[in-house]
Amino acid sequence: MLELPVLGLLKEKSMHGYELRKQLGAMLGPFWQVSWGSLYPALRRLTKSGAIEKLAEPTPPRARRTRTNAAPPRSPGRRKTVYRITPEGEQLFTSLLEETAAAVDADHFTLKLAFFRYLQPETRLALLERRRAYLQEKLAQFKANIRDYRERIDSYTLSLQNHGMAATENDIAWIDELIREERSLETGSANPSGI
Amino acid sequence: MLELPVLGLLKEKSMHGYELRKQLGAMLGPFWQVSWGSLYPALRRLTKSGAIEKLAEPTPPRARRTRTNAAPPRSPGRRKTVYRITPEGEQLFTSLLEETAAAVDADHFTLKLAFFRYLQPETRLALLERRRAYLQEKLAQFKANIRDYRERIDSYTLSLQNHGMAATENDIAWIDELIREERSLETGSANPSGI
DNA sequence: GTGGTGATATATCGGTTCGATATATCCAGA
DNA sequence: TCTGGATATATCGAACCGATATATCACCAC
Repeated sequence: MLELPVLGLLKEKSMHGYELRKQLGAMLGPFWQVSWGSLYPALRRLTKSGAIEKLAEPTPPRARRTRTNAAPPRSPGRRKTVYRITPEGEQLFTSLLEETAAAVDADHFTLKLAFFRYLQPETRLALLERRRAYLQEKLAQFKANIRDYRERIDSYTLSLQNHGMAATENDIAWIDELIREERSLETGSANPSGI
Repeated sequence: MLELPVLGLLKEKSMHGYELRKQLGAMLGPFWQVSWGSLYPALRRLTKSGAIEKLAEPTPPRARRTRTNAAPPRSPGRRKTVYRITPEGEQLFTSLLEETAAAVDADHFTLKLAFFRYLQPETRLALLERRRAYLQEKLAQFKANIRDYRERIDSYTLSLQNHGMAATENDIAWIDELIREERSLETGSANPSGI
């Protein structure tokens, strides 16, 4: 899942893993910190698929190899491995970002929103509408759920459900705001003064 | 992580996995559906540790075993395996529920809240306060984050951060409400008319 | 300089979880 | 009777998390 944001960050500037993690943390907020166990495998996958490539890393100080022994298994330690996005990676980034099909849950939507500036306004609107429909669906499920179980659940669980509903309504209101801004941008530039 | 809610549900009524999943879904809301790949391993773990036990299941219609071949590897299919909580399980449930130490993130807190009725009022308050402090901390991180990165991030990412902050503030307000209700219950019963 | 401390940086491990899929049974109704 | 859909258990591979190991560097005290 980190494929998209990693490509998006490397698009702007080549970086090594550690910095990538810091930037991701800053982008996604304090609730969503990326773990090493997800970041480094993601970098491996992207490297293997050719979407990113390692830049020349400063040769490790020790362990210069002789002619007999092959390259030793890389040990950890502080040596920067800077990654750069490739043209294939740029293409992958775009296709990942543009697919309106899947990726409608909070995490995927958040990741896409962080790179909305790379999208056409109409694609942005399509993604926002899709997200809105998804949230509305969840809202209906909340209501059905509460309706069906109201008598059987205790007050704490009920409060949980109501808070979940309220939070979802807030999310929808936020999406609506984004949609409104998007539309005003659209008509404001492409079709000024509404004629 | 499913240990707590599984025990909590089985405490009320013995059930098989499928029904357990339905009940969990109803309890936790439409955003949090439990996957088979997490539920069945959790049931295995709990069974192995002695916290729950399988009740006599109706013998599978086919495949009655002869004296020579051992029990065949259980194949899937529709046969109910009803689980019942054991005294050890009851104890585990209580200790999992009462530990105020870890489990301060949204998921763990949610799971505990769903079984708050089994806790003493003062333990409930302690958990609520802890959750509140955690959210407040996150809020501070949001602010620091925005302060440090405001110039470098685009408007979509900024909106994301602001929405995250607002949502966190809403969560805090909700917790405050729960705390208020808890206190009023406390003083209302244990110390009536505030003397 | 030399030693210690904390931030930087990469890497891996075991356990857990997810998503999809396979298998099998029951039941309602065409 | 046949068939589709709900019920029910189970497993697989990939991905992910949290913790930990390893190593280097910058800095400051002494």
